[in-house]
Amino acid sequence: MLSLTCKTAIKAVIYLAAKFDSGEKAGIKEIAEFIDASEHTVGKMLQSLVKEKVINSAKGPTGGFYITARQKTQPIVTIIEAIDGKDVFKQCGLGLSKCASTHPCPIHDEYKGVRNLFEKMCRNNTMSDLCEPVNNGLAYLIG
Amino acid sequence: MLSLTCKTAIKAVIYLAAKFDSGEKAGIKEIAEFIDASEHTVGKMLQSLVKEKVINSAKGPTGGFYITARQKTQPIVTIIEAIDGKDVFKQCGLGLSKCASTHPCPIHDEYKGVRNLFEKMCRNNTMSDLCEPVNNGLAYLIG
DNA sequence: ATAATTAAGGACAATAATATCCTTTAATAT
DNA sequence: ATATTAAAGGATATTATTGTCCTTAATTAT
Repeated sequence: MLSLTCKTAIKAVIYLAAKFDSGEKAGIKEIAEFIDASEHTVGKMLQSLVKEKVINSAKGPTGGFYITARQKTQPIVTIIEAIDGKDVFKQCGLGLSKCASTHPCPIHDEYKGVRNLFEKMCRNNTMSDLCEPVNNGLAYLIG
Repeated sequence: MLSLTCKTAIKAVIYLAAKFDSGEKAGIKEIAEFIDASEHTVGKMLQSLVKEKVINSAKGPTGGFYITARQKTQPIVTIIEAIDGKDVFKQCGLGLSKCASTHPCPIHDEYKGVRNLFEKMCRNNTMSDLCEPVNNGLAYLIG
C-alpha cells in the first residue's frame, strides 16, 4: 500500500514529534540512527517533507529538522500524500485504471471497504497520537 | 499490497473460471488479450500458477490452460499465496520486521484490522464467486 | 514417424524504486 | 568578515521488479 520511503517518512516524523517537547531540532544523522535507516535516504525524504511543509528545517549550526505544535496535530495522511501522492486511497485492487462503481472490477466494493478503513486510520491518527506510545515505551520504531 | 503480477494472476484465473463452463482450454495469447496484459508476462505467471497447482495446463495442439471444478471453488487467497507468498497478510504497516503485539509499531493494532479485513475478503471470495459478475456483465477485468 | 502446436523454462533487457555521493547554499558563531 | 556547520539539491549507482525473447520439451493430428 505504502512505499518504503513513505513508511520511513512516517517513522521520521513520529521521531520529530517526540523530540518536539524538548524544543530541540534533530539532524539527519540523529534521525536516521533512531529509525534505523540510511542517512542519505532519510536526508532526501526529509527534503521532500520540508518542501511540502509537513515539517520544517533550518540550515547552519544549531540547524536541523523540527515540527511545530500545529504540524504535530496533523493526521499522518499528510505525510502519505506528500510522499506517495494523493491517489493512494483511490487505486483499484486489481490495478484497473478506470475502476469505478459504474465500471467496477470484481472486487471493487469489498476492496473499497479495505482501502477506506486504511484511509480512515490515516486521517484519524495525528502525528502526536502516534508519538505518544513511542514516548511511553509502548510502541517502537525499530525492530 | 499486491504485486502487479499478482493482480494479473487474479484476472487471468477469473478468466479461466469463466471459460470453465464451456470446457475449453485457453491459450496464453487468448488470456493475455482478454485481460489486456503482455503475452510474455502472462505466460510466465501462468507457469507459476501451474507449478503451485492453482490451475492446470496441457501441452501440444488442443492444449492450453484450464481450471477444474474443484479448483474453481478455491478462494483467491490461493492465487495470492502462490504468486506473492504467504507473508502478504503478516507484514507490518511501517515495515518493521519484528512487529508484533509484544513489540508493536505505533499503528500495529489498527493496521492489523485493515490487513485482516483484506485477508478475510481474499479467503471468502472464491474464483467462481468473482467470475460470476464478469460473466453477467456486472464487473470488468479491463479498463 | 513426422509436422505442427502449445506450454516450460532459462537467459536477458528495460524500467522503476531505492540508495549513495558530491557540490552548493544558507545560517550561525567566532 | 571568515570559518564552520547543516540542509538543499542535482547527478549517479544499485537493486528489485517487470517485461521480453528464444530454445526446449511434450502432446496431438496426420
